[in-house]
Amino acid sequence: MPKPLPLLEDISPITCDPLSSTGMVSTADAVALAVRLKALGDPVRIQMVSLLLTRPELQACTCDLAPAVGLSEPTVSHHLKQLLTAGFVTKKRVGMNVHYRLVPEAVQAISGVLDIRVSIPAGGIDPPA
Amino acid sequence: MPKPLPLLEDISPITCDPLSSTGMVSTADAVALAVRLKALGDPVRIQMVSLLLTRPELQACTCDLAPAVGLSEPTVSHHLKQLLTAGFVTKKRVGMNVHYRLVPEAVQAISGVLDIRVSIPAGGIDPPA
DNA sequence: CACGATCTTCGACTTATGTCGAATAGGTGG
DNA sequence: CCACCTATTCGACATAAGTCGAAGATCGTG
Repeated sequence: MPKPLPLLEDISPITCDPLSSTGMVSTADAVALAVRLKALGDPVRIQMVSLLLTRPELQACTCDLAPAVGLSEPTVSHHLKQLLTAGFVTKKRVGMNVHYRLVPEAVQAISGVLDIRVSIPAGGIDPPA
Repeated sequence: MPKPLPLLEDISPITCDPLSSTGMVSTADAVALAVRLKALGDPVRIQMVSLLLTRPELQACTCDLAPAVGLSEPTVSHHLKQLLTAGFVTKKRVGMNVHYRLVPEAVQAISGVLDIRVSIPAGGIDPPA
């Protein structure tokens, strides 16, 4: 039985320490990070994030994204919801359209957590000598 | 029908440009990145990576990891294989044990790709004024 | 060689996920 | 108000994924 990943209660950019610093990560932090990584762990969603990054205002509507990724609008809406509930985009109605806007800080925060800078323990671990 | 993510043919740390630089990411790069993010998108695997980071040699065997994450050894083996096929760990037999060793460059590479530094387009996008 | 320890593979099971078409909701404009 | 456009929700479906116990593979030791 797969461990069901919970919905994030806190949608803001993740704020836990880099993986390498705190020794062992807490279970809560592991879940918080995993949920976000899983949300990004799909080619379609990566492409959507990438596309949003090309926009000057970092935003686009569903009807723009659907043809760009070659999928139906319901499917795109589904993916956008994944990104939304993981805190990577925000949504805003503008007339008939819904503008999804990237939250670059959320992506940047993931980069920060994954920015492990291995502390070479007096002798090095990389040189196997 | 879910798009089946392919097995990575190239296990080395990802080498594509940061998401923000190249305009739109290619489909191949999107897949390569998504596969790796998906491999990290599980609390158990995050904890295992975290645990490996606490080890001076960045390595541990299955029998160490299983009790640490509170799962059966087959399950831990399954997760290790996920990390292995995504290039985040290497395996090596040492007597009766199998040492899984973290590949920190692989994690660091993900951090680099996700390190988006939004180019403020002459007027700023963050201040909504 | 036979036994014990470690690890992986193999089913099996349950739940999650990606995808679509059809139906519904929300908004604009004649 | 009605037609139209956009977006989401709803079923439905096929496949992927996490978990375990049992069985098999690999190695070291007596």
